[in-house]
Amino acid sequence: MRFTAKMRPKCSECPIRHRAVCARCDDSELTTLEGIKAYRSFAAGDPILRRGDPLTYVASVVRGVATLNKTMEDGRTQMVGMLFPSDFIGRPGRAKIDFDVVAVTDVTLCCFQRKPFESLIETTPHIAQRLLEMSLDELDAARDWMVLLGRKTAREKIATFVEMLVRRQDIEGSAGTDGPLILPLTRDEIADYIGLTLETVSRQLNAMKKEGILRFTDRRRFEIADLAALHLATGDDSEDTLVY
Amino acid sequence: MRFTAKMRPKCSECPIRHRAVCARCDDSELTTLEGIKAYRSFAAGDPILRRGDPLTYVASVVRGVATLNKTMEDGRTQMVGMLFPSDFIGRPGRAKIDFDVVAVTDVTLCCFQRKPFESLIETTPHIAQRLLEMSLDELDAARDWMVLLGRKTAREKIATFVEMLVRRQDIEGSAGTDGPLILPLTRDEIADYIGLTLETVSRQLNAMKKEGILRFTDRRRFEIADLAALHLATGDDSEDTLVY
DNA sequence: CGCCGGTTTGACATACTTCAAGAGAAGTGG
DNA sequence: CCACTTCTCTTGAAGTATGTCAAACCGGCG
Repeated sequence: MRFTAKMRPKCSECPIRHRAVCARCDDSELTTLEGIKAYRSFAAGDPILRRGDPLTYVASVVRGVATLNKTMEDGRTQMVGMLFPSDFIGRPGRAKIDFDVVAVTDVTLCCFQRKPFESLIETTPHIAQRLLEMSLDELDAARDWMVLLGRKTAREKIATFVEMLVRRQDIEGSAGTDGPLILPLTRDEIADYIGLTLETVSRQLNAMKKEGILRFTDRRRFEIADLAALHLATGDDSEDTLVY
Repeated sequence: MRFTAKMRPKCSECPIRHRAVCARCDDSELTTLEGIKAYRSFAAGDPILRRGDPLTYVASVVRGVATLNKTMEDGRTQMVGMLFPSDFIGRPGRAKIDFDVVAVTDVTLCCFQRKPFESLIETTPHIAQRLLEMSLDELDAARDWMVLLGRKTAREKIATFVEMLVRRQDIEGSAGTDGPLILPLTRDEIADYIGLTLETVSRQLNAMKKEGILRFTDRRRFEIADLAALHLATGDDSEDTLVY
């Protein structure tokens, strides 16, 4: 678990300033946060937190992509979340988490010691409110994913996954807007996220390529050639995406 | 959407007093809540809230069981949650929900108008904190369910579902402790919860009956004849249940 | 150049679904 | 209280989407 020297960049210049837990904080609250925060970096593939480990800090993802993984005794694994910049890691009020957090690309975190952060929550309603809002958003996302896992076909799963990627990468601008999209996950990891095998993922991805829905420049880079067809393939209501 | 005259029983005598959103409230806060609350009853089968409806109130389940359902355009449905007494319905800060809430047994709710409740959250940290805690618990549960939906076999799904029922019904005491357990859901509804068809649910349930793990007195009432075997069939770590 | 992780592709296996028929319970109305 | 409908559940037989196993391919990197 390698990490760089602990730096404290100015919150005011932070790229996730307006979307992270601290989104609603005023200047004085930011100053308090700046006092207890520290950046940490992880290389692609590094574990960030392990299931059952004592949770000493909570954090915001500043850069990169991390995943939340649950593994059964016999090795079957299910990814239960992907974290993009501005997403929050850790659970105030509990000392352990029940899944592994892994950096799938190079990741930079903005970390807060758990204890001081917890007392901050009690005294700073702006943080508590934002955290509640973010948790409820995650809950909504988790429930959408339950529909995917329980009821969608392999093709619909892939289409939904790709559409989610587009939405999140667009918002982040994390990959240079409008350039080719990037698959941050291997076929195997995608399979673990949508409840399939890597072979089925590969076949469906190539099927969509042949149908002219996706255009790959490389095994990891691609563009959406036909956004309407992609959405149609998700099985979701046409309105669903427009709600936000 | 039928409901009885709006009564306001004393919070101090409320059966869910110590587990609901109001768990941490002091006497004066309870008094405020008593001012804006109203009981409503729903008969088994009644819709409580419909997807997309404007959300005028939020509520705690006082009695009975409700389910959260998502339905795709072609009719496939996935249940994304079961609500037992003390569970919370509705989302402060947003006017709509993205699923249907249905009473599967007779249900009594303790309702609060959304607007006054939202301002209460801002002024009453005890409520905001408890709500955050409950949301995070739900998120944990949703993630566990994602493992079930994405990676477990039909048999493991059934076993996990039954074990969950036991745990929740035990805690509630909602069905007279130690009496026979009750399936609040039809085979069809169970299927929608665990991502199977009703036929597969029926077959697996009868298989467990033949193996002597479950003992049915009736199609809806049963006892756990072999708790260890049940847990073994869930596919979960042996420690998992003891963590709480 | 040759290994090596990730990926593709094919052939085959199977858990679960689908379709279909019938059996119990549980209401409902005469 | 007894037909009659209706709903839920059970059980069987057949079909299929996806998993499993295995081999070959490809692009990067030492």
